[in-house]
Amino acid sequence: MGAKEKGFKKVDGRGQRSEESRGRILDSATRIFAEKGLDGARIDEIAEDAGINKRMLYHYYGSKEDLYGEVLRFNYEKIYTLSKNAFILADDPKENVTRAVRAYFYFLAKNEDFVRLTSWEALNGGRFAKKVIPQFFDLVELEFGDIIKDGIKRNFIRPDTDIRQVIVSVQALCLVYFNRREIVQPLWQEDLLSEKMLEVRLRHILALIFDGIFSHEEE
Amino acid sequence: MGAKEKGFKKVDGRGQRSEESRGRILDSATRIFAEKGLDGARIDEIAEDAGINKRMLYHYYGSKEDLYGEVLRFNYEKIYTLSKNAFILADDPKENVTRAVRAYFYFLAKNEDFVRLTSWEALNGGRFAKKVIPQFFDLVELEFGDIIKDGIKRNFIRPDTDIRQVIVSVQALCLVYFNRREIVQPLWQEDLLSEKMLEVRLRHILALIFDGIFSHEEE
DNA sequence: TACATAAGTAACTAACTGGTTACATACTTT
DNA sequence: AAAGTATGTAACCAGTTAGTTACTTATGTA
Repeated sequence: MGAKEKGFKKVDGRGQRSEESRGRILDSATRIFAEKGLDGARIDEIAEDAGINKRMLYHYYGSKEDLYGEVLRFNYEKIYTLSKNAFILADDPKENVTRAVRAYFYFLAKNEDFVRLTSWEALNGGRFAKKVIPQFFDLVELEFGDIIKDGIKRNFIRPDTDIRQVIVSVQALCLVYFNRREIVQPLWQEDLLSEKMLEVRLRHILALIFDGIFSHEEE
Repeated sequence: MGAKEKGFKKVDGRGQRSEESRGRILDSATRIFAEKGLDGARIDEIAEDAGINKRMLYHYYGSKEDLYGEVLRFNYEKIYTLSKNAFILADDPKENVTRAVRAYFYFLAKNEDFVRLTSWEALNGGRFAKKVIPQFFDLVELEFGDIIKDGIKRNFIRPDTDIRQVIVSVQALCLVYFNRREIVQPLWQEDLLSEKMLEVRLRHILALIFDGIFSHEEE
């Protein structure tokens, strides 16, 4: 028997093509579900965009809703990875908050699909997200909460800070900038997604947060 | 020729029933479009909910999209009225900001349909809102901007404040609380819409804004 | 009463859409 | 080569949905 593995997962020509097809479907579905939502998206459009037959799409993913669920899981995994890497408890609380907010903000900036998917989900009452991704859902919030708690313990953040409110506010300040971008854009001159404007927005957010929750004793 | 007006708009039995039917359709459409979005809503469901025949719905509103447009106009008019009444330039800048933010926040709290309609619209890139309501769209923002400008003029608000950023942030801090309520709710114990929790949230928002943009000279 | 018009109903249609089936073609293993 | 399986295609189906039509019933006016 040759050097190749055999058995469960084949890595031969067919298997590769299969994996590639699954991946292409997921990419197309992410884009189209993000753009049009669960109701607005059309399976035929996703299949055509992925360059694959509808028969195969159903073969791999079962149903429209199941595919939508996979798209959610796939995209929530991204932010889960992010939070694992960027939500670190180092020594300087201000640095901790800055790093976490910056990472979250730029993640959203670079993942418009994620922003839109979560927005559709919010309007759906998180129906599908709750089913498919029970674990990722609040993990980001918990980890960020730890950063705030640590800041309080070290007397850098006001002890009366309502952590849950702060978490919602950070989410709000980051999300809405991208969420309502298309509505805000025509009223502004600059491109809201340019590096300069992104940095302006981020600094504004950080200033708002810090002067709101940080103790001013040391100033 | 009796005392009654005659001609263009009759106010007789038929006309009244007509107006009432139009109103009922608009109410039902508001509720159902808000709940399910343009794609998710069904004309048949709206007609049935309004207790009216589909034929009449098309008679009054022409098409699904036109009805959706009317729903948007109808609901944006509400917030336009609000901004006219609550965005006042009185003497105390802190009071001005507080009054405006409080009015906006409680308007959202009491008009969940409005929150959801604008959220669907944001995901649609404001396509329909732009067509139907060119005037209301940024009016609220402009009037709030004047309040901030006045505060700067009177040295209560930092002169380097980026007004547009603040407006986006205020919107964000108010909107997201309601927008993501269904996702946040299961993680919290209290009812997010209880009077107590609404007040907690509002105070948090005001604290964040003030300590972020107000000059601290006077303290 | 006769007439015009507004308000209403139910059945229908043409297009769409999620999902399926019957059938064909590769490729791997034995 | 034979057999089995993964991959692919196109036509099809049943249910849904926005929008229409032919027809009926009220109501105010002359």
